[in-house]
Amino acid sequence: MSSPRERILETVAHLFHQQGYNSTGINQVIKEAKVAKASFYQHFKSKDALCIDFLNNRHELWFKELFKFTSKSKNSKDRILLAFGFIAYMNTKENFRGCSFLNILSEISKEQEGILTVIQLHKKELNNFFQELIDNELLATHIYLLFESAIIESQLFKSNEIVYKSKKIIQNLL
Amino acid sequence: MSSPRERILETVAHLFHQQGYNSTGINQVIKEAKVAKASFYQHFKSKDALCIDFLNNRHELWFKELFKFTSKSKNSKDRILLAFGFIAYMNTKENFRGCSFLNILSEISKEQEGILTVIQLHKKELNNFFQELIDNELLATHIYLLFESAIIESQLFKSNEIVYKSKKIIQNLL
DNA sequence: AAAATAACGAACAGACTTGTCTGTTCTTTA
DNA sequence: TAAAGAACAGACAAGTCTGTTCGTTATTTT
Repeated sequence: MSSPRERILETVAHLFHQQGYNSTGINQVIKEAKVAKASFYQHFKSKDALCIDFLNNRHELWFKELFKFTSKSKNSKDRILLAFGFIAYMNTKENFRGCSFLNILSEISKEQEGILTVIQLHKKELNNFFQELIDNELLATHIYLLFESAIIESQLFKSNEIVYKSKKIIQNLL
Repeated sequence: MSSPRERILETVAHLFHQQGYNSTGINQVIKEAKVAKASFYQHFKSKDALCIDFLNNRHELWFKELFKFTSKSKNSKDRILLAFGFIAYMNTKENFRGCSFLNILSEISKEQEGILTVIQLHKKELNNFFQELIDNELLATHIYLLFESAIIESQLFKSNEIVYKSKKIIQNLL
């Protein structure tokens, strides 16, 4: 079996995303991860510290999957459209829970600066992803913004319909 | 002085938006509203019921302000651009806390269906706002999506920069 | 003015929160 | 084989949460 630290991170990968950050207590985490509380606090100095590790983890995994998903084509335009297919894929895979980063953004206060920074970094890199595919700063940002709203609107209406509509919009744009 | 019910709704109008729903406790609400807890539960059967009343309240107020803000012009294109100016105006007025509806969407669970319904209604009406300004279903949805992401991205980066960028994007679109 | 209603403060219930601490058991390294 | 390190279970602290129930005081309405 994996180490306590790994078990905790695997557990919160699921719980934080599905239930939200504030709605997931430490007690539930350690129970499902089968880790003693003392062990938990040996590996993470606080719940917020765990949150940062969780987000960094998800950041890497998410982009790895995005790259895998979009490299089915070599064409830039198709890669962009595949990125939107990735949203639909993740939505059905993860029950339309949307973006962990944006969800946690809604939950944190001004004091939780460390968490905010990780979220900003993630989204900057996502913007960068589109900038590297499109040789037009404003158009790339445009696509990025549509990408963001496609995630949120499908979370709101628990349907991939708006994702396909976004794809259509972008096909007309490119 | 206003009635307990009004005082509670005025208080949460501020607290729910600034601190978030789950981070705002009933005790803080009744303390700041100067209302006894027993009185609170005479007017609202639960915190979730209060949340629904809060959202309905905000929905009306928000649209009233949006209409006021956008009716400075009679021209449809200018009204759309003014709507984006409204985002910037609200951001500075409300400390870049974003959209209460989307923030609460991130906080609720599957069981809180009543709340979800109010959020969906609000966004459907926002989409409708653009549909009535633009005689092109897909383009109106396009603008709506950019509107949504403009709110979120400015909340994320605590800046109106992206709002102005969105305005520029839309000027090219219309 | 009397009766009914509404709001008050405050205590209480019971479950939850994060984080600390104690002491035991297991596993690895020397 | 002995010692060190890691993980264990679980109690505890101090505070939070939502919601209920007191008995008392104001404010209406009849």
